[in-house]
Amino acid sequence: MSGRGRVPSGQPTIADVARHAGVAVSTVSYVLSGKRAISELTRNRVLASVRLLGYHPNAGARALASRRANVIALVLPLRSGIQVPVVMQFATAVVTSARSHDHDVLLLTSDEGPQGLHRIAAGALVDGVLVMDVELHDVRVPLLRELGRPSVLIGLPADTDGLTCVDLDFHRAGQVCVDHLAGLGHRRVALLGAPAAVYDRGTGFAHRTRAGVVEAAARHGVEAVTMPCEENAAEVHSRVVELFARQPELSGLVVQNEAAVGPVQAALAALGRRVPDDVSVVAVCPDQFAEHASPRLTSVPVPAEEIGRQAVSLLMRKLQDEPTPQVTLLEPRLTVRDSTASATATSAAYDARAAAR
Amino acid sequence: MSGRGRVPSGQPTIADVARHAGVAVSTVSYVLSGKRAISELTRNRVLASVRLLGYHPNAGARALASRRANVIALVLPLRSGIQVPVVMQFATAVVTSARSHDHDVLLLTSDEGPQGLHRIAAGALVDGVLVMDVELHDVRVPLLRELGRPSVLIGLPADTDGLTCVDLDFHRAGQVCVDHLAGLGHRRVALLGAPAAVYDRGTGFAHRTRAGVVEAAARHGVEAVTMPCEENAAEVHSRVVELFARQPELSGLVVQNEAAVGPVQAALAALGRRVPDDVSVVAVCPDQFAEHASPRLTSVPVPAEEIGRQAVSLLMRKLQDEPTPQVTLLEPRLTVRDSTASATATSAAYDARAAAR
DNA sequence: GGACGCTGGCGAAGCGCTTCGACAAACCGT
DNA sequence: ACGGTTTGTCGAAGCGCTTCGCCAGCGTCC
Repeated sequence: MSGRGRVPSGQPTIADVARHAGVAVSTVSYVLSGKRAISELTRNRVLASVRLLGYHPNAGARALASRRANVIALVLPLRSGIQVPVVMQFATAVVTSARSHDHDVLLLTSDEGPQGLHRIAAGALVDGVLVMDVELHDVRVPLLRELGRPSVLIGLPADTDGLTCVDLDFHRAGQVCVDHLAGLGHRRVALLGAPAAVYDRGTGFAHRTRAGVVEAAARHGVEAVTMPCEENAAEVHSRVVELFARQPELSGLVVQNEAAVGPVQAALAALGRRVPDDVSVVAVCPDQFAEHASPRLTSVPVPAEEIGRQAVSLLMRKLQDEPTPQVTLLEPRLTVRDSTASATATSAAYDARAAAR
Repeated sequence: MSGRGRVPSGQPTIADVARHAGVAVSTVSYVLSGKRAISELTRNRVLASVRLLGYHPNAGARALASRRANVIALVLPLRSGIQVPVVMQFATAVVTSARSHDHDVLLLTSDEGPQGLHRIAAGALVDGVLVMDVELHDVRVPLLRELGRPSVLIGLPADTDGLTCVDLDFHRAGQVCVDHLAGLGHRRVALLGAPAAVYDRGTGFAHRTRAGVVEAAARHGVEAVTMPCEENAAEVHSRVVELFARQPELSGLVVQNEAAVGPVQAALAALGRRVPDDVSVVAVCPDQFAEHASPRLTSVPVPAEEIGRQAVSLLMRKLQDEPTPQVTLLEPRLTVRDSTASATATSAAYDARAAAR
């Protein structure tokens, strides 16, 4: 009789489809995967049955048989102090483009650490791994090298050997900001950067931006001071004060800290420095922030979407054993808005007003 | 010879472990799952082999055989205009607590829509679904009801019949804010709420907070005006101006819009209204924001972590066919910081200064 | 007109795991 | 001393899918 029968799952299986269409199971499989030629006639019969029965292949079975889960892991830095909106944009872009490659996304947090990566990869839950917020000397990098699964890093570790990395070219971004300011005639500029912890942690983008700023400043013969900056209003205020104490004639400011953008504007206002009349501000931050500020900020946006897409597409390529470049750096573009102005036209504005008081 | 052999995967299988430990495959399985009694001796031998070989069960095979993927789906609202940091906190909490229940998290975006939910569920990729940012009349709700997989909603739709929902009690939160202000003697208060689009969309928390504010104000005999508010600085500023135009003696402000918190403070400062001397401000926002503002804000935090944990734990309970309450509302707690003060002590401060000018 | 190559389709062998029933062996009460 | 439990282990049957090898039927080419 029934013997040891288990309860059927309820969902139609490929066998149901095959029976309904009057073909073999393998035929259904080939219709669905397109891996062998199937006559128009048969294909249509099968597809009709699929639709009629509402068939969806069982992911586990498929993964088991094909040795591909069609899932990629996304390791997000869910620690605090991180630029949350950018991360979110990444995540969205990654999910969306993974779907367009017929893959789903498994979310991992950094704090499960290497353990998690190993578990996931060894258990064949995912075919590949996307790691965000990579540090210069990231503990996960050696692990990724010997993981036995393709991986793509978002961010640049010190040693990219044997890896695939994507990121905005933050070095160029720093340069571009200073180029813009210098082009407007500003001779004293400053970088208000990420929180000190981010530099200490050895996060690549912060260091690279700073280097770019410093280098471009030197090239233009412009004085540059750089300073880390925490993300609360009070701290931002005192940093700005400190900046002007160290460099009273400062007229160009690069801000790379989206959380600080608002407070910086408030602090400048409080100090009686008008933007862009007295000081020009360039931000490295998502466009959304730059647009919503007032005045709207000249900015170099972090193209989170595009980086996410690139990362996924590189990973897909690796999944098919195609070769990929070791490092992909996206060219930054600077969008001019209302927070930067020529220095010559207004250079003495603040001093004049100050003297008048 | 080799016949039709495929390449072995490289990873050790349960059979390798069994062989190495000198037991049957099923014994290894029972050791690992704990579903049958196994002698201390055998268990240890097996576990030793597991560690030695670095065995990790194959997720696909496990899912296929056990009909449980040990994965839950998290549907995030990755559209814009959403309170990003809160979402992120949710996600973290969900991932972390899912892991503590031995589950992983698959990330879905709302914009794949009902399609995505269906695909995931029908394909047995996930055992259950967590949906965030549920609207009052959410299109996904009917789908969830007939999905055939357990689900938990974060947020409250209009009709919760047959569902399991968790959320902060925003109605109470609104009340609590007004209670606090009224207790301090403020007689005219205002709610600066979410962007108009959020109300229009029928998002529960916005409406519920407003209702709570209005109700508590009525109870206290306090005048209340409520106003939606976009998230950019300029808009916030004009809203604040408008507020004081409509209600010149306004002395208590409830802000439910984390992105507006900073700008609100800036706007008040710009208008010469000091916090808390002239106007008390209560925010409904993550603690982190409230702490970083200056002055630090009295606030009702959205306990994203706890909601996330609760949601996961409810889902786990459903996965085991245990009954769950239809609606779980978390009690808001108000944290008093530096942005609220007694109205009586300072009520006329602003007017006095204004008159003096 | 027989050897040949294509096309389109079928059958069956797994993929690695869980779980059910069977069954020795050890333990119990009487 | 003997039936009845309990405890610990094993073997084997799938879970639903992919993929390999095979073959029937047909048109082709000397």
